[in-house]
Amino acid sequence: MELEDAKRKFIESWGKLGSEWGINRTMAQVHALLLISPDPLTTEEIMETLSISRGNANMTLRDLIGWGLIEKQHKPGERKEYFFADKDVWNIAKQVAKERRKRELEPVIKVLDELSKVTGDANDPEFSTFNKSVTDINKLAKNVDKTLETMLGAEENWFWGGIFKLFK
Amino acid sequence: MELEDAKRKFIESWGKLGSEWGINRTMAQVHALLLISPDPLTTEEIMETLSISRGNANMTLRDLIGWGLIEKQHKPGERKEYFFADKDVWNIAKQVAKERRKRELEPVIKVLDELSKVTGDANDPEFSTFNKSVTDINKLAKNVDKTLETMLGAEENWFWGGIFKLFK
DNA sequence: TTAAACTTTCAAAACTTTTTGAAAGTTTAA
DNA sequence: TTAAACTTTCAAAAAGTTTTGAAAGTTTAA
Repeated sequence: MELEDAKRKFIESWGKLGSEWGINRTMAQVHALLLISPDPLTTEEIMETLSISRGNANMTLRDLIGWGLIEKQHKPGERKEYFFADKDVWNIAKQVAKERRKRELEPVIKVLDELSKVTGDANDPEFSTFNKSVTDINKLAKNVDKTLETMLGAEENWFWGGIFKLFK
Repeated sequence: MELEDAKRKFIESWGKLGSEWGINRTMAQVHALLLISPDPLTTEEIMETLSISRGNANMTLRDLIGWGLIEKQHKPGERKEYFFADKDVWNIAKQVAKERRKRELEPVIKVLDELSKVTGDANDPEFSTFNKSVTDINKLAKNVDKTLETMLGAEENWFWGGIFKLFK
């Protein structure tokens, strides 16, 4: 396969994966493009390469900055803004996990805590089934939360190294 | 909060979480409803409770069965089909992880393997940046895959217990 | 068989999300 | 100041996804 085809395929696949994970396609594609660019790119170049509008490019770049996945760069003597992606895969994974934890897991735990407090007659199957499911899910969510916290705080090498071999 | 309100809130929150994670809202809501129902429900009851159409209920129930999250049950002497959800939170998590691994991770690894094979001039920054990102992501994806495989094959209690305390 | 009871399908409609692009806003250099 | 170079906004349009509901299909009991 030619390099140019391979790049196109990478951008396309990354976009598809993104949309399956609740990240919009364009955002994932712009990220992919910057990941494989040796040099920072301008809005203009991104619009051109991916055939997207100025408005879309601008919004997407802002979102990616919000996710902590890309940064702006200024070249001395130039007015234009350049964008580049952090290329460290471990940082990317950490950043995404951190954001999703904050945006999705935390609000869910808040609701579950509230629902866990609902009281009722332990002999009423309606209540006891509800209560068991809610408290179980709450425990799971909190366990996931703690686990993420630990992993995010830990240093990189445990992941690439063999920690997971421990429970083979 | 009243039990009935709490149930409604649970269904609504579960639906919202689902849609953030690429699972459609109705599917997550039907699942939530069955999770907190002490007894199996008919299509009719589900349609009624969630105010959804017959077609929608039918498709959604089929999808949930495909995900391995609910099952059909037949009551002796009755024509109707009843549906119930596995209430074991660990099973649910395992099932979802297993399906997403199959549906999303595996195809991505396939593409990455293909893209890793692309050859080029190591002195060309275009090539070497592409190659580094692709091979790094491929390594990450494979590491996640292996980790999931291990976790899915392992027994439940390591999760609730303290395995993760190991790398605090 | 038949017909009642139930389930499935699918094209069209409703809804949601994303994208566009022109206009407004901002910054900079002279 | 001014105007050129650039960025941001946002309402409307397009694209994508989900839902509806009526019609077709299936199963069962008699």
